Amino acid sequence: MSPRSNLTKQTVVQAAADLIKAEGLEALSLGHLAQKLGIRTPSLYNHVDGLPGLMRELSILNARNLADCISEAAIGQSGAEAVRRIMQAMRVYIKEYPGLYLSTVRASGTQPFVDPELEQEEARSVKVGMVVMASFGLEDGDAIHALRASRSLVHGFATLEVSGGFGMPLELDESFSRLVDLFIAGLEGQKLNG
Amino acid sequence: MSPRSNLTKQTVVQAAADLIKAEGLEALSLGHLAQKLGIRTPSLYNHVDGLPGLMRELSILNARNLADCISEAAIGQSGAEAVRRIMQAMRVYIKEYPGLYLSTVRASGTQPFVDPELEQEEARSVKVGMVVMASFGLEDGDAIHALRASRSLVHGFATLEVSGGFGMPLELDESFSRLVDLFIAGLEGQKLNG
DNA sequence: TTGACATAGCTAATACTATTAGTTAAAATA
DNA sequence: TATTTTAACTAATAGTATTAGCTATGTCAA
Repeated sequence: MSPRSNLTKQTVVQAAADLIKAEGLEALSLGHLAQKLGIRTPSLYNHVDGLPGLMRELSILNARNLADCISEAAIGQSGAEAVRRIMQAMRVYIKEYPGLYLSTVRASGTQPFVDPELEQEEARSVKVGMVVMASFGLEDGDAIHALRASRSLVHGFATLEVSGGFGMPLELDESFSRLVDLFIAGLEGQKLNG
Repeated sequence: MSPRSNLTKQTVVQAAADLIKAEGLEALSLGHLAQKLGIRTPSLYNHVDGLPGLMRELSILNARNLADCISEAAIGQSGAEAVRRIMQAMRVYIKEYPGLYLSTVRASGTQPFVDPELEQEEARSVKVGMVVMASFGLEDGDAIHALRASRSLVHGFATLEVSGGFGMPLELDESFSRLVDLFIAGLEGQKLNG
């Protein structure tokens, strides 16, 4: 299908993700990436649509990995324990791939356009979340609000954590654990009220 | 004190913040900033220490503005109402200055160094937070964990909000309001248990 | 008032970005 | 075997940040 090529879009995007993981988001440039792949910079344009296209692909990769991570954490779990495991899994994921995860935050703010492929991967996570909320006794609007809350909570804690936002890194596990427990207790209360 | 100069470090940094607010974080470059100030690019180096230095100053400005914002919101308030007002004020601030606020997230992750001036401004916010938590009946460790939780919560929700992280922008005020209420209810419960 | 000094802003130059245009050669296919 | 496709290339351009060194102006002391 292609002359002289072991390279595919996936290879290139994964190499970019590896570069970010190894050397940080700041170290990502087309020149650096091309060097890692053993080709010249302009050749990258045969696989991705420039730097914006690469960032877009990275967002999709991140969303897919995150969805996989969430799905796996939810296997065989329901209710409070499912919520607990998913939130912990998300935090671990963000701490393991901080550059890749953070690259998606500013990117989406820039583009007002909706990427169908990105949306599809994100929908996978939402679907799992909605099922878990249902197992918790929450439906429709209540479930959506609860899902947004849980996402805000993990996203906020983990991004502050990896960007050094908390002054001292003391007892961060305890802080997170309390936060999750507080959230779950809140959901329990909501269930009783409904 | 200085020849031919109306410009000071504060002027330059504020101009950068204005530029970010008007045209977005991506539009910030030394060339663009110099143009806005009516000088040539290299002249900026007389006021800030290159782009990294400018970003550092922006972080400090953001921390100061945020601390002012939080302090003002807390005036004459205590307990649950203080928490509610501060969290709302933080969300409003982040939505009003998303570029400036987000610029500080990735920056701090890059630098493992602690900036004393930045730390001082952040300490102002923490101090207000600790006083509020005390008025809530929380001290020491409990207060710190609660403070981290509230910060994660607002930071997470607001950054997802401004970067388009929530699929549809429907009923975001309701989502936030529920989240804050859930958090406050959790604190109340903690108070009863202690 | 005058001279020395300090320095904000300047020009020039360099290295590193991303990106486009056009060429070449290798693989796939007819 | 001839044709087509296309990945990777070279060359060139525009936009980054940054440094070195110069100039002219304001400040301050004699």
